[in-house]
This record gives sequence, C-alpha cells and structure tokens, in this order.
Amino acid sequence: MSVNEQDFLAAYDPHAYPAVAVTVDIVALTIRDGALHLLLIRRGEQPHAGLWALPGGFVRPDEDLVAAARRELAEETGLDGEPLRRVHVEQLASYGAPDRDPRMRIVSIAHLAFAPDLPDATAGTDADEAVWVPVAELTNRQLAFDHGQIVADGLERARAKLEYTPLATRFLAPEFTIGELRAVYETVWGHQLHAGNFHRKVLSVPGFVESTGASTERGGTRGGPRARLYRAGDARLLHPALLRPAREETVR
Amino acid sequence: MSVNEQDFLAAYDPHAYPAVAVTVDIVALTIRDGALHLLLIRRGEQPHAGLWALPGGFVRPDEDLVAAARRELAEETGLDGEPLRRVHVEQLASYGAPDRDPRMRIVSIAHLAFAPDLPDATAGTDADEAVWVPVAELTNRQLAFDHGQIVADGLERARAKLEYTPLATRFLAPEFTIGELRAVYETVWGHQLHAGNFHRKVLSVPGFVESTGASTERGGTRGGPRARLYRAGDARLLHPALLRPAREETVR
DNA sequence: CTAATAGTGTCTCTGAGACACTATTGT
DNA sequence: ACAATAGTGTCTCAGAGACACTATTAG
Repeated sequence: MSVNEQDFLAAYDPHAYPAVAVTVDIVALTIRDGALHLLLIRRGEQPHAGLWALPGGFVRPDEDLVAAARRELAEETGLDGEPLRRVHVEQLASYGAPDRDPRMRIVSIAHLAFAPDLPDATAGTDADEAVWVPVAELTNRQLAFDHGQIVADGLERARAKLEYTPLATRFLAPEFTIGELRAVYETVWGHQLHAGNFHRKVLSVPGFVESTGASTERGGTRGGPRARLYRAGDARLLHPALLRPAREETVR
Repeated sequence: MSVNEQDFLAAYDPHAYPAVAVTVDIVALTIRDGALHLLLIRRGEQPHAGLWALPGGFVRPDEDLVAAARRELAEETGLDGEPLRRVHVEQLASYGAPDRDPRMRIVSIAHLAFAPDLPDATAGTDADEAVWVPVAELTNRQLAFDHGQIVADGLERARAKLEYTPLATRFLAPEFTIGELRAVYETVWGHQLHAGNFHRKVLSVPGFVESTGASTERGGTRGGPRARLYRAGDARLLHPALLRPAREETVR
C-alpha cells in the first residue's frame, strides 16, 4: 500500500483504520536522601490492578507530545509554574508492541524527566497513589505492562546523558556546589568518584558550570570549608565528556 | 484525568477518543558513488503533491513498530530475504505536533536505516517514484510535512552513532577493507580522516572488526598494495569511541 | 618508472586517574 | 584536637593526531 493511497483513505475516514490509542508515559527521576528515585503510580483498576506503573495518559487532540508528558507530570506531582519549568523533559522512545496492553492497541511515547528534589507532592488530580520510589527497590517490584523495560531504557539513557550533557544540574537547585554535583553523578551512576579529579574536570569543561562568586553559608555537616557556589553554564554538550568508569565489560 | 479512568474508558470504546493515526517514516541511508544518499518518494497526491517525502505508512493492527518500518522499506526498495536482513533499522524518534499533517492527527514513529549500496531498486509495490537522493542536494529541496526536521535528526543520529557503535559496517558488504570503512566515516561525517591513524585506531578497538585472513584480489584502481579483508566483530559498542574531529564549536 | 594506497613507527600533546597535600570548617 | 571536606599540585599512562617512512600494486 502506498503512502499516498493510505493518506487518501485516511483523509476521508479516520475511523476506517483500526483504532490506535496514543499515550505518553513518563520516567521521572529525582534524587532524594542521596538515592535515585522514580515516580510511580499504583494502579487501582484491571488489568494489573495493584501493580505499580509509570505516570502517563492519553495525548489530547491539540497537544504536542512533550506537552502531554509535562501535563501528566504536573498532575501527578502537583508542580506548576517555575518549579515545573525547571524540570527537564525529553522524549525517550516509543513502545508499540501489539500486545503490550491487553485491551487495545496502544502506542506509548515514553518521556524522560529530570527533576530537582521535590516536596512530597504525591497528590494528583485523582485518587491514585503516586510515590517516589527508590530505584534500588525496583528489582523486587514487578511493574505493569512493559513499564519495566521502559524504566530500564530510561535509566540507561539517563546514565548516558550525564556523560555528554550538563543535565546533572537539573537534579539540583539553581545554585549548587561541585560536591553536590558530584553526588548526583555518584548516585545516578552508582559509582564513587574521586572528589579532587571530579572537581578539576568539571571546571575544565567549557560552559558546564559558572561561578556565582558566592559560597555556602556553612561547611559540611561534619566539618570542612565552605564550598563555592556555581550555576549551570551555557553548554548544551560537554566536551570533553565525563566518561563513566568501569566500562571494561561493555556489551558484546 | 487519571490513568485508570482513561484506561477504563478506552477499554469500553476505543473510538470514543479522537482519532489518532500512527505511522512509521523511514530515514534510509546508504552510500553510493562515495556520497551519502537518502531514500525519498515523490508525492503524487495533495497535500504536498510533487514534493519529496520520506517512505512510510500506517502501522498495521498486529505489527510491531520496527516491523512496520522494515515492511515499508522492503516495499519501496524491493528488498527481501538476506539483503533485507542485513539492513540495520532502529527507532529514531516520534513526531506528533498536532498540525504536522493538515488532514488529521498523525503521530509518526520515525526510524533510521543503514543499508549497503543497493541495486537501483526504485520499484515499490505502487506507482510512486522512489529514488536515492544525495544528501548534499537536500539543502535545496523542500520536503513534505516535517520530514526536513526528521531527516536532520536522522543524519545527526547517524553521525553520532558512528562514533560509539560499529554500525558503519552496515553500509558495507559482509567483507570489507579498512580503507572502505574509512570511506564510510569520511562520507557520513563529511571530513577527511588520516588513513594511517584511522587504520591503527580501528584495529585497536576490541571487537570492532576481525580479520578474514584474505586480501583483495587487486590493489586500488590507481595502484597500491592489496588490502586485507575484515568482517564486523562482535562488539555492540566501540570502546574507546572514534570521536568526530572539529568538535570545537559544539552547540552552546 | 610513477603515482597511489596499505600499513607501521614514532613523537607530541591532551586528558583521565592515582595520590599527596594544604586549608578551612563543624563538632 | 579531630575528622571531614574543598580545592590544588603532580605524576603516570592511555589515546588522539601529526608526520615520516616502507612496501606493494596499477597503469
């Protein structure tokens, strides 16, 4: 069947085609208490009632895909205005296996979100239970539909993006210390990093961070000098990149 | 609106939701005569009649997304069997701006394909004109819908993927010389590479290529020794990566 | 022979990482 | 005083790139 022929038919009767629903799902990550957390929602209805699932929902008629993802995220977190604007949202991938939802054909455009530590905003506009769950606890839980795969893809993408983009700053407040930035990398990558080398490296990458001139009010909780404060720079890509350690055994 | 509520409604009447069509589009790249080419189709119908567009079409009811992309690619190129299997197809991104198609809401899952130099297989199952167009000539042509953006995204993804994956080999026959491999990189990146350094670098990356033991029958068309033949190795990722030169002015 | 290409040797410079060290703070 | 942390100095090693060079082939 040709594109033109299909387009022709479609123009005449959209419902002539098998119904396909388009949804967005969001893999929303944040860092709380030094651990990577994922926003999950407990399903109240069948199928998969009682299981945890990603927040998401149907794309509205005149809504862009990323806009739909941001709206769903706002509904589940209670975020709005500037705090919502500070959340980074990007497209992750699309999932459209014919049997991924037992009820009908649903193609989901998954999105990836990086948020700073948020108030416990668990209340959405609905009665669903929405919770930030430590990623480390996910290995035990079974997620609804193919959301386990989506989360795995999202985590891998997040880890990769920290290497060559400055998105780690999106997990932090507008002003942060190099130590806080390092904690983000250590949390997302699950590796300890060398403080001294990390410090020098971050400052050497053009446009990654820029100094505010100010320092923290106090030193660390257990002592130490007051750290200088930085904000995100204007770089979109880090060059050279911060490569993850222990890549010895890459996929063969 | 909650996920559960939506799911509930959807289960009862799929057509209760505004019709959204899901299509796949394919950015298919190959190298012919030392230049990067893109598979395009000339539209015969409105809208955008006469303009060039990406091959693609509607996803069928029980068809996976990548399967749909492969099917459309097969139809437009006439490929089948082993040659088709050798084409690399991966998901690129989804495009769903509400007004991207003037007729109705269409969400397209774009795919990226790397093919070896193919016979002029222009004949699809339909009367559309399908041609491999040099990418260099695209700057002049206007493409239908948002296909110009999709192509730009696909090209950038292709260039990036050559850095950290062995996918460059997918542009070549099963057995190839290091010089041919270098030509792929030079063509896709649009940069001359140093022959000697490239040679040593490729052989030093574990699992990138493996020797067949054989050599070419003849030297180059203008002289030179016969080159050794290699096939793709078992690596999925190149480590260390082959970084593009001239990344001085990255996006700020 | 001449020109072109395959493949290797070698040097330099950048950057990553290991390690050591000083300075500054909280307890 | 002591422990923890910020930030800097220095050394080593891997890898990218520039350049030179030899060997082999087509015309």
